[in-house]
Amino acid sequence: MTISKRQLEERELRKERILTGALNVFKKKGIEGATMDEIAASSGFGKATLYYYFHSKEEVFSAILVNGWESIWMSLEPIIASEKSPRKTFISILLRIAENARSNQGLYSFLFNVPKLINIEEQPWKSYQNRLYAIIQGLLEDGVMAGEFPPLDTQLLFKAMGGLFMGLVFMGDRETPVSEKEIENLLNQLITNPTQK
Amino acid sequence: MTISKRQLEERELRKERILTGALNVFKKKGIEGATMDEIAASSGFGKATLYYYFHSKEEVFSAILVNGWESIWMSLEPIIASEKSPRKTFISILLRIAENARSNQGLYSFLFNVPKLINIEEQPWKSYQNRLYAIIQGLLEDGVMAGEFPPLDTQLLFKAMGGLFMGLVFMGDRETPVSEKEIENLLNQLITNPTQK
DNA sequence: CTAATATTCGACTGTACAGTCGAATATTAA
DNA sequence: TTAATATTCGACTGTACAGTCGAATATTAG
Repeated sequence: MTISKRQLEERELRKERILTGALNVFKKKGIEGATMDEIAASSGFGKATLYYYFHSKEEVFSAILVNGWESIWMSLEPIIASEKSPRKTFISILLRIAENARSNQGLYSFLFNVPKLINIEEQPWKSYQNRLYAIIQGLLEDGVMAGEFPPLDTQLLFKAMGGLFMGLVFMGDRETPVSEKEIENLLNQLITNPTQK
Repeated sequence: MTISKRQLEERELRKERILTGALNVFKKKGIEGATMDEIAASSGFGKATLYYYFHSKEEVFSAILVNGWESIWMSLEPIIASEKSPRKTFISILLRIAENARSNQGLYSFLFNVPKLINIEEQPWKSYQNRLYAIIQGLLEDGVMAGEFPPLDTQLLFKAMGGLFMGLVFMGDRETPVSEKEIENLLNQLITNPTQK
């Protein structure tokens, strides 16, 4: 009378189904505009069933983010582990995120834009985000020290690069997404390597 | 029995009062989180009075944006009119916006972040925004042509600069706002003038 | 003063929506 | 098979909130 492995897996699958439906509704209506009834319809379950799998709308929402950040993290880990120069690692990270973002537009713009919309403290996904930001900050610091980036305040550089990247990847028309090649060019043009001058 | 000038002015003042109150609530609670009851309380009127001056919450909201964009526009017009080089004009515009933003944090982050939160077509303030964006885009084009900016796709450059700027001015802790000096430095470092090389 | 008009308001109404309930069905273990 | 457990659901409940109503008060013009 224990729960079989298959049962657990199917449960996870159903959860995924709900999350996918939810993400679609969030994309279309925004977070506040999305209703549990719609999410239910969009994922093919009755509303009460959603509450069988998740305690609240908040939890659905949070699960999307945790999943998303976990997957970002997994895709970045090898890049971070490979001990290249700060500059190369930095650019690789941005490119990888951009690549992910392009193949999964909805999820990624959700992941990166949500912090502005929500401000409930201590979300579990926050720690992933912080870890990523800390690493990037660290790369910038090391890079400036090694003379691979222009000698600027890294806090500033971080904000600037963060904004720039968001702008490139998430701003404007979805029809003409920015290619990795373009991002790479731009970064190399803008963040000129001082030692190469 | 006509409406006296003073009466009209006082009406405007009361509208301002309401708008200020509303902005404070929006800042604290976000747009969706703000209620008309709170806005009423925060501006010192009864709720029904708000509806004497504005038709809907939407209209209050919209009035803030129109006011805001009008004031941005007025502060930028002289800069645009003074026929300096594209590069100088571009940087002056950014600096002016940053300056405004710092002296009126709440309003400006509202102005620039709202487009992400709302998507009702044909808002009157949209035309201001578009005009500004068109001008910046034009400056970038002229600047690239004149060799004052690195030779990059201006669409890209626009997105990148837009994002970068947003990042600098609006991201992160409010305690340590970025100074104009810093922004200027950064822009000059990053968007290296090719002809100066 | 009086009457017209402008302003103010709290109480009320209607609606949208998160979350619950209790019952129905499906699945599993014995 | 039976009984326990897992899953599903639409109808219902409670609440929060935008917007309205009608009456009260204040201001102005004559």
